[in-house]
Amino acid sequence: MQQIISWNVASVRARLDNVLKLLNEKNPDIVFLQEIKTTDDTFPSFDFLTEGYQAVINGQKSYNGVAILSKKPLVNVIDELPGFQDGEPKQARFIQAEDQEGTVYICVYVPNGNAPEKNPQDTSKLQYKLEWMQAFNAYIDALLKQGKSVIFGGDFNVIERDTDVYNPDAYRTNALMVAPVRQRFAELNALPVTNTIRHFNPEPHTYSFWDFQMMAWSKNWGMLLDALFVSNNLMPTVTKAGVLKEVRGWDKTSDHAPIYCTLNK
DNA sequence: ATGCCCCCGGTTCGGGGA
Repeated sequence: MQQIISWNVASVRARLDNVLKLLNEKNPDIVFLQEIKTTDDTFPSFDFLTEGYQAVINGQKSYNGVAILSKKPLVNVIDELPGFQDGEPKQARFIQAEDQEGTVYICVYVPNGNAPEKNPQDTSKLQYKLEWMQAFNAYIDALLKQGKSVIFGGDFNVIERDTDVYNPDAYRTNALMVAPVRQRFAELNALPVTNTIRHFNPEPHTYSFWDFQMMAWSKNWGMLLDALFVSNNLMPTVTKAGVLKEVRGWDKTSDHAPIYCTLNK
């Protein structure tokens, strides 16, 4: 039995107590963290070691940042998306590691892509998102063609279907939902991989994010933005997957709920 | 149409999130 959890924590230091509580309650083997919002040297590695988890980190000051926690040893860490020409400063949105059996784990924080509020004409962020997604798809495709077993997940910042959001008409022009973004995500899904969250939770209005604003949580104004994929060779071993919705109700928690999948291997 | 809320860095506000 192996359980993998993915969580956009919106600052790992501000949510440390909640992350530790999640580890204690769910006892996952692997945890993908996004938006840790801290550099490697200020990441609370010791707190996780005390709980029995090693951490591999791709940190960044203030923004972005991803990490993988693991009970078993991880090797061959890659901390940038291969084939993607990043700007300056580099944005920490990708981390990969392998276990000793050669299974590849990838944790991602896909760019949001929305223009800054003060300059709504600026489409450079959307362009960056599209290029990032294209490079990611090409990289996953290459790994699969090498015959790798791959488990990858995180915050994809895509509203894949209208039924993945409380009010789709309010988001038609949003970078979470515009056609080219959905197209890139469709291309990822067309590879021999399965989004276990979708597979085991096909019912509409399954959400993983509720905005801090607008009292979104209490009104269930949510979105499904997070996903956990496995390469199809692993699918026969996956027994369940879903959203740990109750965590969104915890005190001082993230605006995302964790998602999980369980493998019988 | 805008802001709500929340974090970070650095200072009492701006940037970023989605």
